[in-house]
Amino acid sequence: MEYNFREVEKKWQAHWAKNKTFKTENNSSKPKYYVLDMFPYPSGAGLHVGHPLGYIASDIYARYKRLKGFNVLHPMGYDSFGLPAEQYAIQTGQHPKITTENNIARYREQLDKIGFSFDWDREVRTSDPAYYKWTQWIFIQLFNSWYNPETNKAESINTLIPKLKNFNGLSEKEQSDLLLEYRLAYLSDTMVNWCPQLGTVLANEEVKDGVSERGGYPVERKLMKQWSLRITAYAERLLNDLDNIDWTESIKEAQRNWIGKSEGTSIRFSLTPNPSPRERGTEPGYHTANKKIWERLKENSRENRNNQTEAEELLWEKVRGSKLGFKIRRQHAIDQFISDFVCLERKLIIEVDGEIHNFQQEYDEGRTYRLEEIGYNVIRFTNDSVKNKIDWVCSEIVKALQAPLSFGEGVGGEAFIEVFTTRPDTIFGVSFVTLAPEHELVEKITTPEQKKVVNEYVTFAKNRSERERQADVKKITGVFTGAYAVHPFTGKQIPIWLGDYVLAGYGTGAVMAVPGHDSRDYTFAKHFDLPIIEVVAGGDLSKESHDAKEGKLINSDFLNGLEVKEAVKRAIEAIEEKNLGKGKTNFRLRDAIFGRQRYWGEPIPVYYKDGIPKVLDEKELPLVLPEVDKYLPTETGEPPLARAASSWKKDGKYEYEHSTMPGWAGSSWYYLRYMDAHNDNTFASKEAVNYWQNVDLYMGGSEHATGHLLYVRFWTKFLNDLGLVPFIEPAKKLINQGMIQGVSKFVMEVRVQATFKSLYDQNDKILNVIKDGKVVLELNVGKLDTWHHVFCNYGSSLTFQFKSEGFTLPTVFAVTHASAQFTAATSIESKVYSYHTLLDGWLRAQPSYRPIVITEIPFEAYWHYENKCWYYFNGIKVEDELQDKPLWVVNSEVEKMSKSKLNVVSPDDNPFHLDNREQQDYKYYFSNEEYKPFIIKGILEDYGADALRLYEMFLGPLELSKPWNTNGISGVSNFIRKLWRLYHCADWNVTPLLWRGAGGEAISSEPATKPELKVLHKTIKKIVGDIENFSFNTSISNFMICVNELTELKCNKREILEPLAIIIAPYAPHIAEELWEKLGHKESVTYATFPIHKEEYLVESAFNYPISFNGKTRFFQEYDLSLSKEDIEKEVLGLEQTQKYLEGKTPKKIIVVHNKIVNIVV
RNA sequence: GCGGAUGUGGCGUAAUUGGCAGCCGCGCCAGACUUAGGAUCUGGUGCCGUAAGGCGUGGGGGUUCGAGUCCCUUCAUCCGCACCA
Repeated sequence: MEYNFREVEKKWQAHWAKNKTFKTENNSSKPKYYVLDMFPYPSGAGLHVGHPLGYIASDIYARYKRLKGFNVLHPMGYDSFGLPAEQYAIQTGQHPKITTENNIARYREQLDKIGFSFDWDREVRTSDPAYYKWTQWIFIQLFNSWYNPETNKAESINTLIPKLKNFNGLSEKEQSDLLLEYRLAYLSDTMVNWCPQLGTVLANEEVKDGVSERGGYPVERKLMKQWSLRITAYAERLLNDLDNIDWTESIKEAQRNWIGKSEGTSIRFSLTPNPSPRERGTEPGYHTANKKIWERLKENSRENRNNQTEAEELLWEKVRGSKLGFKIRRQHAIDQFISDFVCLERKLIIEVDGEIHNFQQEYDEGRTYRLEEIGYNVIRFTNDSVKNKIDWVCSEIVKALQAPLSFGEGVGGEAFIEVFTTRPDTIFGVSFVTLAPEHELVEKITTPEQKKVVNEYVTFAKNRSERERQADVKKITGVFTGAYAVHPFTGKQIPIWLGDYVLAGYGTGAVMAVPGHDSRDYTFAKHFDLPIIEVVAGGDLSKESHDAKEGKLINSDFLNGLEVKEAVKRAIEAIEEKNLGKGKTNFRLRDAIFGRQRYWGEPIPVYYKDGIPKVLDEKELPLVLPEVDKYLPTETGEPPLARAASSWKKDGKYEYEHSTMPGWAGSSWYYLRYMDAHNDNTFASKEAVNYWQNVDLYMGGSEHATGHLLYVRFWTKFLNDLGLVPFIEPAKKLINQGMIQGVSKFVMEVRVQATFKSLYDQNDKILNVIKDGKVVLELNVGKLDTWHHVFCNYGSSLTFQFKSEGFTLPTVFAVTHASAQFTAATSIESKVYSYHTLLDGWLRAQPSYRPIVITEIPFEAYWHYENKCWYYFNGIKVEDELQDKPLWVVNSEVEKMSKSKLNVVSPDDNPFHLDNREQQDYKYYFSNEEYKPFIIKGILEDYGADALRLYEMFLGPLELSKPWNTNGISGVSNFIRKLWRLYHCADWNVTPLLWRGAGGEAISSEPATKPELKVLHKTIKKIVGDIENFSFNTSISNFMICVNELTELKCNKREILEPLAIIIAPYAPHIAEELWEKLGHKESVTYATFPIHKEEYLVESAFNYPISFNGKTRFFQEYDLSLSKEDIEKEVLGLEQTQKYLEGKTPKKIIVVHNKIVNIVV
């Protein structure tokens, strides 16, 4: 009787569910072990074969630990808030809750089919009010806490208030605003990543290359009032504690990168008063006229001075010289105009208008605009005012003189620019300072002359999207502000520039530019022709900057001759001595924005009273998500929660917060809830938390490195600070399972191909075929009828170019198109995938279907001239009439499995339902054939859950990503059958062919033989080693070896088969359970005890030594292990074969390694 | 650019401390059987060579009696971060 996996698996799955076989004990004297899987988000697409990889591995481990006598917590739950369900709700109006529940039901059904040993009594869902009550509660704790830098932990906000000066003197609003600056959950105006298409803000890690990770919509920077969590307070601890956890290096490194600690120095650069033009070595300051028309202006000016109006004379007497405290000139030429009175120092122009000016108001406006543009303030008085109210006019002038300049005020004096640098040693190499365009000092320091260009540049930089900015990193833009800073050591003046290579969000938004030793400063300096000073020897600055942190300092005053390391130290000392700045640490990590303008998330437990945000009382939790009529933002752009009934108000009066929490809120603490899933009084009881402690093994994908895995660490540390959990890290060990990738097939329409026709014999001419910029093929154009393969992916471009120069195309070829491009079937990518689905589904539904058919259709090629075309399809050259119809080629690529890529392989049967549009397409593509829904067979139906489990593990190392292919699954399937036979073959003498008929009592109670025991114990030893190292792939091969060897030995002894069933149970639980029952046990194999291997069965008395000469193995010789090295050496030398390989020479040296090898050096 | 990882047969992969390179499986080849299958069983299968033998762990170099493994260098692929001062 062959093994019927369908019956057996169904039987045991039902049994386990009914008997709650995998219940976790609450109070146990057993040691505990906590195995956690990444919180899944059940999507409508269901489970694909990539999902269970990690679950299978952790399930094997959990089952193994149970057999080893541990009380194992191995729970499962769902991250059930999320965007896809909401988007579906927007489209259909169906409540996201219903979608979510349907998805969960399907997900659960699929999980159950794979035979996981989860304790379903502890299932949690983030969208369950009983769960999110505590998510909200934790938020309230965050709101009520601040980070005390002295104790270096979070504390109640009440401990902060006494430290704040004059707190009680502030109004309630002021108090609230002040405290928000300290709270760990706070409301502030923040630059957010706003995604208009999704209608929500996104976290930094949800944005990839300037577009949203989900959907790929553009994202812009926007200032918004938002809830944030002060994760930056924990930056240092999040970084340091990484050293003490057993996580993969790649995850830890990703987190270190993301936190981005850099140690350096802040340095203040004071600003010069704008140097006088003479100091600058340019024109005198009072030469403010437009030089081109200066001669004419000079004439006019002199004439005007001699023809002063009465009013002008009167005013001149009051203001001449420095009577009002500032020097005032009259009839002075500025730009192309002559102004009546001007104070150059204060950039003030005073005009006295007679009647005539009424007629030229428009002209005056233009003139004023121009003068203001170059930084002047223009005030006007009428002749009447001057004559009648001269005192008032003078006081107005004084007021204007004393007012701060519209631009350029603040120059010198107290103002300074603070920069952050990690290379204080290069301070003498500073030749300019660059500010981010958004820097707050820009307005203040820009000189009037530069005002215009600076304004333009700032606007340009602001409107440039983040994406453009990232895309043209190469493009160097910047502008001079006209202002100068003072070098803190040399006292020299160094220009201040703006450049968008400086990021406003990092450090101080200002850098001291050291073009000699920083590549970014270098390109900037080269581009704008700024001086480059070499201060660290060892580079060639004519070509590139010398960024390396090694070499001796030169041109650096007191740092000269020091090595970089020394110089850094010395420079920091000097900077601190002069009180110019101090050592400082910067982090790249930003606070986590916590609000989302979506419906399907946890409501933030906050209400507003007189504009002051207040958190709810614990008694009022949970704040349940209200019903809304539509899941869209309101017309005024308010989040969907604003659509809630007007009664949805705190005490019927106060508005609740309308944002909801982001997806990661609920998943940041779910591992704690599993410990005590039904507790209504606290998020998890003290006893439970103390018993279970943190997760022993966390299995999850590396894609969460900078998101979930950082937040969950942050929340754990926070809860630890509050004394709510006794550990500082959520998981001791973390393993990243690799990704099972999908093979996406692309259907491309070959629209245009290069069309060649050789007019002459051109055997000597070589045509280069260039794919994506690289020459992939050189074709001899005289032999174009010889086929050459050019594999081409979707999106690739092919061009053809002649290798020899001076070769003109038309003379040799009739060329209709000089280049060929392979384009997608339509311009819409999804359509391409959709066609692929059709084709794939159709092929799979064919009786003769083999997976290989689809994956191995290569792009082959197509060319045509005159009325014919040729192409290769499955290696066969096809000649055809040239048609209007497009030619389709199928190409495949390995990428992440995802619904959007339609490359999902489901573990169970997966019916394909096409929408109406797709059904029409189906008709078109398959010659009007009526559409029949087709079912794609899943592995589970074809081979069973045990085979799926074994195969996914057998595929390779757990952490490696690999494309899904089913080519090898028959191997594990055969293995399962062989295993079954081992327990069922009554008569080993029957030929294998007659085997199926054999039955009866196959298991013998005779004592096992020595070789049988050896096989068993060798296997136990290896399996234990493999499991402990999470090397599941090798353990499967060890099982195969074991079964092969026992079959060879015709072993049917209970003494062997019973332990074997136990050790294989974690991997293939269904068949193990069945075999266990066959062995006469009533209770599940889950409660058996894992056997311990006995070394005594493995001891060998002899070893077959490889005898090698100069490291090359020549032959083998068995020696007793009791033989000493000297004895073996003697024996080996006495061998006939040894003499043969020595060829009469005397061995120089003989190395004998006990139980390993003999090496003879000749 | 910086950081991390990986390169081994036709394919997925294996190799305790540096000690027989290629375990296990797929595929392939040959044979057996007939129920003609999505079988099963037996044998073979790194490459070159009839063989003896030689060559082989991305390339080059080094340490060593001995290197897939250690060191240096270089190339390729994948992932993460990225004008982060």
